[in-house]
Amino acid sequence: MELDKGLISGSMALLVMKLLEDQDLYGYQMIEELRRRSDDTFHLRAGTLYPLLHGLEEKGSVTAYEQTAENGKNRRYYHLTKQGRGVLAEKEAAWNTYARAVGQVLKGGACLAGA
Amino acid sequence: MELDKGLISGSMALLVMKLLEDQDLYGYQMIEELRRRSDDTFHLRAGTLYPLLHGLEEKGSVTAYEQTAENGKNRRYYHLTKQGRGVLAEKEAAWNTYARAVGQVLKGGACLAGA
DNA sequence: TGACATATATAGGACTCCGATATATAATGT
DNA sequence: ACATTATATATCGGAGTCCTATATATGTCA
Repeated sequence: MELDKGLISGSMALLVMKLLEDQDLYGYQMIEELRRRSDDTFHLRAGTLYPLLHGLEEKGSVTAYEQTAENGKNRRYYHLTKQGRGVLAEKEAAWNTYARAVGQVLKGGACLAGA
Repeated sequence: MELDKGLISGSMALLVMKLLEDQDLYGYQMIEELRRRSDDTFHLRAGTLYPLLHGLEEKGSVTAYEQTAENGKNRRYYHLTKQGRGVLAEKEAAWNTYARAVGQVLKGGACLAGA
């Protein structure tokens, strides 16, 4: 099945923030973690992720800090702020509303005359 | 709750085609019908719908025909073609896949170590 | 040494959707 | 009679989102 990328447009921020709910992660980690959690459905691209993270940082939803991993390499970790958690909660609620509404339309409302 | 329009980006074509599955409709009717079926969640704009319909027509997913209603007014009705029904089926399957995957991520995969 | 994975980043472009605007007719209000 | 609102179709410009392509640097494996 062809991947219709437009379908989930706008929900990348939601998904990324959700990943950061439990723990701080660096960019590359998020790409892999999202792929794993979605059973290989979401293939978040680096060219999408990094500008997205920079945007979230500007808005104050995440903060970034450099940290040296065990192997001595610098990784840029991202942390979900308290404000970011509020945004995440809103986005989750919005997603649920929309997903429910789409489901309702797809279920086939039929009976146009009922209006 | 603020309407995060980006969330359902790309699914407008799916929703509109779904409306045409049961019966031919004209543009304005689709706007109202979608609003009704989604319990007032989706407010499809005229500036979104008409270009979308023209695009679907170009691709051969719908055909259009003028028809005079009982009140003597000309309405531009749209009909979902056989090819369009195929596209609709694919889009529905894609939506279900993505909605399921988002749900899985939101459920909280946690356990990063499992990777 | 050359290919590939890890890791971060930007630029340019495609696509989707919205707001504004235009046009025309019908219904409704005052 | 005149104004407003609803019906109905249509286009344009712009904002936002995401992708591809590209750049850079390191590490690993053959």
